Amino acid sequence: MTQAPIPQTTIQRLPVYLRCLLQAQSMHMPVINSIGIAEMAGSNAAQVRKDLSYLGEFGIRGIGYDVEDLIGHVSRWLGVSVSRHAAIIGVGRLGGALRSYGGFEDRGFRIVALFDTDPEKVRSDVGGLPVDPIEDLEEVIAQRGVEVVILTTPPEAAQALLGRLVSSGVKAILNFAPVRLDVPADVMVRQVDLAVELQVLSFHLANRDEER
Amino acid sequence: MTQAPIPQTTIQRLPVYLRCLLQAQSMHMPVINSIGIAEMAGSNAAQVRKDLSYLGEFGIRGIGYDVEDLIGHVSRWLGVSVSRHAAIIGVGRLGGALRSYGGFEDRGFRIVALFDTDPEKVRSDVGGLPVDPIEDLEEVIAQRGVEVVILTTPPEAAQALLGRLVSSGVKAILNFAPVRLDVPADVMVRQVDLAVELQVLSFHLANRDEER
DNA sequence: GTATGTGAAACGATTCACAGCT
DNA sequence: AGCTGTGAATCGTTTCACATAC
Repeated sequence: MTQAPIPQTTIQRLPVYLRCLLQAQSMHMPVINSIGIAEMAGSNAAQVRKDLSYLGEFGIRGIGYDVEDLIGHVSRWLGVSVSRHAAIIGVGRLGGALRSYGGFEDRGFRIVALFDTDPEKVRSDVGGLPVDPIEDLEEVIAQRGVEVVILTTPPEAAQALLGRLVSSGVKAILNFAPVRLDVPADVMVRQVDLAVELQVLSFHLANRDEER
Repeated sequence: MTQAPIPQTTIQRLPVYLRCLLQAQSMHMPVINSIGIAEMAGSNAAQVRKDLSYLGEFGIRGIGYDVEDLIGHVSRWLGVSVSRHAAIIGVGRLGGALRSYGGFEDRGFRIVALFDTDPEKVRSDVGGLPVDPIEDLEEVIAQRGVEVVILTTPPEAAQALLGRLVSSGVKAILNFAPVRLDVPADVMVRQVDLAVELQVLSFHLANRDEER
């Protein structure tokens, strides 16, 4: 059934399935079944089938899923069948690393703009992409069709810029600054906090014994 | 009650609460209530109280929580009251950026080793920390008491190194490589896949209308 | 009066198990 | 025979609402 609300958890697994399917494709597998996807994705077969069933009925009973076909469907649902334009705000070390990280272009995103407040950084970057001053934010976002913003500024700057991003019509933000950004309901923020991830690991180290 | 299994979801929120508490402390607030924590953390009061109640009874009814005191308790549960030693494997752009990211030292982690396969990179790094060759992995991990490994290598290298890490006694891995690492039950992996995060955002852009 | 701590209710996600299709 | 698609059962998490303590 196409008309059903797709669980948040399913949405988060779809990109993983897509990566596995692309890998299967590169291995020239014409067909894959739910067990195969589950093994590659570190999930289980029932979960994979249920997740995919939210998108539609793409499988062939007794056989499995056509790899090529399923890649098309999942990509379309994820909105990455055409490349989306992204901007990085904050060209420090992390921002710079992300800019030259090849993994985005392959997976549906093109970095089309870089911003920084530091006037010294406002110059041509390694990848031939100029670093624009933060003053030009609205203009550049509109001109280059930026849909997703990757924030790698210090926390205060992230908070301060938020209003301008929202009124520029940006609806998707990937935030690396360790602050909660509160945004209107139609804007989505995904938070990546590396210290949080490490602390979760640390919790398990600290409580290994008591766990069962 | 101290003797209860702490939900996974609670564990993931504790680091966020800790960050908020530290911020409250830096603002010289002696006491904070669950509503205050919830607002800073982007959660809700009932959730905060339930989460904290898994760790013990730290609040004062009618008043709230002593900030200093609660920081101590949460830090202890997270195992970050003493600094933990971490290593970064793969000193490419991302690894390099993480190495110089100040946010770790403040929040309970010290980077004590860097590794790379590239013999050209095996030299002294910006922070005065030498890049060790991957051959010395086991030795350096043991000598410097590395508990957490941050993997920023290409996917194939991550998979290949896993066995050596596990047999070196590493029990916590933060993996940036877009592969599922499968590890023994007593080893914990946290996966950070930036393309996955972007694709989740993209899903919402693509399905904004149908969502409710 | 005010805010915590917590059973109980409501909600959402996962797993089970099998009918239905190839 | 084999594997998908899916209701139903199970499990875990969140939210509610209030007794309890200050």
